[in-house]
Amino acid sequence: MEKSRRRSPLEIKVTETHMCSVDLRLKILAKVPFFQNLPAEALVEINRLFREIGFDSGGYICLAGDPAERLFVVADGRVKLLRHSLAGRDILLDLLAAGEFFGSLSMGAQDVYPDTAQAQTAACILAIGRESFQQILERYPQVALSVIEIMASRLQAANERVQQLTVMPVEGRIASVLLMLSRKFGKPHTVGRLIEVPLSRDDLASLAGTTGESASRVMSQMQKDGLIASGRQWVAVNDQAGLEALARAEVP
Amino acid sequence: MEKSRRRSPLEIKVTETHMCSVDLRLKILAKVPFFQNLPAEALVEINRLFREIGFDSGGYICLAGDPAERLFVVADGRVKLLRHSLAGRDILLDLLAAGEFFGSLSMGAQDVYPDTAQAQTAACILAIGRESFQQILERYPQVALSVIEIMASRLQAANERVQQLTVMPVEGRIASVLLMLSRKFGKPHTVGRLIEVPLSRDDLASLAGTTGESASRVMSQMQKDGLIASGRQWVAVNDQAGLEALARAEVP
DNA sequence: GCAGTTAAATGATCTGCGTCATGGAACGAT
DNA sequence: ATCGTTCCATGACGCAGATCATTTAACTGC
Repeated sequence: MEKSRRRSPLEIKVTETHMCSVDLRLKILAKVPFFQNLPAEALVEINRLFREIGFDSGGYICLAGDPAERLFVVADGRVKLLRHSLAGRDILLDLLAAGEFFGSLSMGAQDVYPDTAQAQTAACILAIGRESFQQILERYPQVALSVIEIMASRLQAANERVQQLTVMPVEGRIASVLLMLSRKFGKPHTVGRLIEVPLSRDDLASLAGTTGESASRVMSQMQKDGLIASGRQWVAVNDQAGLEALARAEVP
Repeated sequence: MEKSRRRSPLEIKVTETHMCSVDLRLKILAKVPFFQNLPAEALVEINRLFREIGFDSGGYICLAGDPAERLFVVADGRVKLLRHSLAGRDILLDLLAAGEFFGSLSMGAQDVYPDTAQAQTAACILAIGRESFQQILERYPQVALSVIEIMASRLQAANERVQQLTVMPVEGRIASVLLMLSRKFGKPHTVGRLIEVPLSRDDLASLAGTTGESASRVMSQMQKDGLIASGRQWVAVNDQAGLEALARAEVP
């Protein structure tokens, strides 16, 4: 067994008031799943409808409960989607990478954002007005079909999580969360498959529906068993099959 | 305090091999949220694409894991959307009323149904092929917009549930479930606002992410406090404000 | 470098609720 | 009615994991 805590292998960009270059925007938009099959000139036009906003790490992009008038696309950085509870205990719903969207999809004019979005790293966000996006949906039906597809897979993921919270013990849920993060944010690295998002034990706990202490205990054990490597604000997966075995275990 | 158990005020239709009349189908389709704003002749045409299937109570409409080739609309009856776990422990994701849809929305040809659908009462179901539905979406963009809207609200509901499972105690979760059911299936009745679905304690427990025994205990207490009335396979809400107070309580 | 701050590990304790077990009440069928 | 089945209520018990508290390690800014 090796030393448990070490220096972070995560390289965090410190770009202040993070902005992406004008031509980068087109490249980003072209990579957004639901704009993928559009002709180039449509993209150029759509690009004009987006406004670009930079956020420092920790900055709030939108707040749950605020009137929902825009839809956002992550151009660069990581965005945390979360929900506040009355007792101040926040729960993390999702982590978004470049190309993913959030914010207002519904056309009801009186709607509010259901969740808060917070920049987890410095981030560049593209924003579009609710009605502009609706025009795009009407003009390009294939975009609407893609959006439906994405919503369906998000709904499925949410239901999966409901199931996990109901039938799996903490260890299994943490394992599932780590596997999901590894799939989405993992990059090969000397320490293992490094999850390229700075995440505290509390963040992971919130994703798994438990407490920071429990997450810490479980992850210490995983580290001892050689399943993962981790330190302050970083995790890497070393034994995917091992984690999958834990993620399959149920409570009874 | 009154006697705790009584005869069921629920009237359950016993229509065998439940089918809905041909002209009823049009009325049903017109009430489906995403077909609501379509011209009459479009509805007639769409109606032709649907096939009608009757199910006895308890019958399986589709099974999680089967190749997903159709989309279903509930014409009459109640449908239970659920997920099996490896250990045999099922969890209830949703209860659907007439006008709601389920099944395959995604266009990927190789997809499978993510959840099982089971008739909770005798039910009449309208089914349409995956590709036929996609043609409708392409032909009538407004339908696609409605579908997006519905998916967004379902996703929000699922996220709400994740939050509840994380921060609320059993009592609060049962209260939330009862309120939700009362909103969706409640009808005024002498015993209170009666939830017009036959639901066992285990069903309610599964919706709240707990066990039948815990649900039973909590509901006994609620009954003593005059919040609800209930018996074998039925519940009625008597004090909505009281339940809402419980649904607001958190664990810390 | 050093001091101050924040995150992580880990131990000690306490409790909500899951599990197992039993008796009784409601319903369906004959 | 009566019987058998299913559903519900309720008690007893134990444990996973939340909570509280303390120490140690990693990062930040000066």
